[in-house]
Amino acid sequence: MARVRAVDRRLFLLIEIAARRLSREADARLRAEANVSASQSAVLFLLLRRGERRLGSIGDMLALGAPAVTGLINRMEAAGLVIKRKDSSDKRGALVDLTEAGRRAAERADQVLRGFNTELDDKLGEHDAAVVYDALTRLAIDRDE
Amino acid sequence: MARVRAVDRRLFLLIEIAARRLSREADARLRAEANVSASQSAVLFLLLRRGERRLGSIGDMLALGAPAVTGLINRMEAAGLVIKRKDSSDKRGALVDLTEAGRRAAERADQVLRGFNTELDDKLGEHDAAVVYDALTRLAIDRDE
DNA sequence: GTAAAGTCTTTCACACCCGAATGAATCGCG
DNA sequence: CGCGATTCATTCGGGTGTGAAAGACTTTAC
Repeated sequence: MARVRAVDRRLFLLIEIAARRLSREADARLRAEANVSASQSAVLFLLLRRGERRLGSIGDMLALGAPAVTGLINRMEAAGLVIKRKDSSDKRGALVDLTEAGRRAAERADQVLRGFNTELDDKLGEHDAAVVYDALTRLAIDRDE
Repeated sequence: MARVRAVDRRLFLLIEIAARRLSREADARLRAEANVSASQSAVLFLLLRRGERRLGSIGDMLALGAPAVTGLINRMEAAGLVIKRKDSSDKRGALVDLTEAGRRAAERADQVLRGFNTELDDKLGEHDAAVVYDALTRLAIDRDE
């Protein structure tokens, strides 16, 4: 059912395929056990650890464009996970923070993803997991930071 | 503008972010220089190297669900890149093959992605690139193959 | 002080992906 | 042979992403 090598030896295409498979699996678990999507969980973790933030800041950290963040946050607000309020010091912007329900969902999602990532680490082994983590970080970082 | 480490040390989230950044860059180059999307180019390469295939086979190789393949192929057919014909030996299925325009687009896209992947390999170094390639292959392969 | 430039978010139109349900054709077992 | 299970593709509804353009606000520069 899965022949990854079949396509091509090109790293970029492989990353796409791997990301798609992992996302599908993670998303299914997160929806079943924490009632949130994979994209939503990334936002929840960010807010849980760093506190309320502007929409643009969320986009920077997750590598999402502004329209993607707007939509994602709107759906999360409708689901009661976050609240959005005007930034009184800069009326262009809006600040997003967790609701109490959002905090609980973040903690459930954290359990789920912690388990999932442990499985991935086990599958790769300590050395490879470290190399992959470091390599993807280098690839993901903007050249002009 | 890019703080990858900021989010979390979880491998899954990092792969998502890296894939998003790389996709955006690759897609922009492919659209500019070969007039195809990144998703379309994956199909073009597959057909170029392996010849005509069923829709389901394309989905298996690229880790796409059936509805995704239907939509992708329909858009590619409308763009004149592929043709779809009924499989005479099994009338449930359809076979997809490149048109002449599709073959030319595949070759242009190959040039673009070859350059892009070379950049990625250079950024990672030979050893890390090999480890990442192998590790992602293991992650992407189904457990029950 | 005000005009121009820049920043932040939203809206728009669209590509792309999913799970679930559906329809069509084939397979396989009795 | 025949009918139930399976397989292949599509449709449906909806989440998630993009670039381009617009609107609101702030900053900068004169």
